[in-house]
Amino acid sequence: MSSSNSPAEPAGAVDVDRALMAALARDGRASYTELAEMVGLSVSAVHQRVRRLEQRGLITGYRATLDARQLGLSLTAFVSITPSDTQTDDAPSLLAHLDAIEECHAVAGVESYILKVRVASPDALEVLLKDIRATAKVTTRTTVVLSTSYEARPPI
Amino acid sequence: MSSSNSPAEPAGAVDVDRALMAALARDGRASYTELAEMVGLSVSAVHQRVRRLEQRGLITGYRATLDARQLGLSLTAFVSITPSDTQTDDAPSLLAHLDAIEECHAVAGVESYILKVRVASPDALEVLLKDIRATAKVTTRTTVVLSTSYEARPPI
DNA sequence: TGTGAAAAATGGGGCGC
DNA sequence: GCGCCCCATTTTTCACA
Repeated sequence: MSSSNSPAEPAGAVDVDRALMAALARDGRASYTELAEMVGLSVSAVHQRVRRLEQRGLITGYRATLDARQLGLSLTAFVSITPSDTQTDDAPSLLAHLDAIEECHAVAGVESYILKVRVASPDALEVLLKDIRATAKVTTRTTVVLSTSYEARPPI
Repeated sequence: MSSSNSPAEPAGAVDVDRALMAALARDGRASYTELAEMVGLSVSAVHQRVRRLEQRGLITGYRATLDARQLGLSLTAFVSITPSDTQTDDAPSLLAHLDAIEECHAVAGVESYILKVRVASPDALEVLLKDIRATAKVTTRTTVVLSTSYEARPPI
């Protein structure tokens, strides 16, 4: 009836934990008092549950989200890269030092990796792309983001 | 010498604010006491600065980050979409209700939008893609993520 | 696990400089 | 804009059920 991996747990436990995670994903500074009211448990019960979620690695951390545009990083792009030097295929580690790269995924398809990058200007993008190609021995295909409707919506 | 937009500010102010933002981007629950020690100011000075960063919209919020895999969402993909019905071009709002879509960007290039989606399985991806195509009247091109080297690195 | 209460730390606001 | 004091709130831990 349920897809829980812990059949011994009380019926609503999973739902309570999901509610806590969803609430914290939207407001990482919600107080235990608020969370307790939300789920109808005592403050210490909520505290225990959240600590357990952190220890089990379901909650991996807490982040302040910053406005990239106001930080002067108004240009976002996706860069797909393909190795040109067939010897080396460790682009992620070669590129890790570039702060402009926010994400790096290995992907299936004609290209090997997709990067999400954030820079100040087209000029800065050009410099970054040259740096990427030279550092990782890759060819690049870049898709510039014009506007973002939503970003970083919580998975639950 | 500096690219600050507030020429009247003391020399190091921008750097202090950047340090605070960087610290909070990495640990959104860092206490003002910790932050104060880090930047060498008093707790209340730090408190003022962080409040101002929030009010100015440089810090847009705080989020708990969740382990999508442990939540059963182990398949990530990028979906590029192209309108097939040339009348309607409001895919973002038509698709906003789909929780599996984590990001939605309008992009330059042969396609119109790029979505980042997160689902439980290939089956779920197939269902989602059919839903996207039917809802937004678009064609889709999907790139499946095999592994993620890094994700959500702070911009500073 | 959950509850309740008590101790420790932090948050939030005002005042002088 | 910074530093310090005060008090409400929150976090954290404990014994008990």
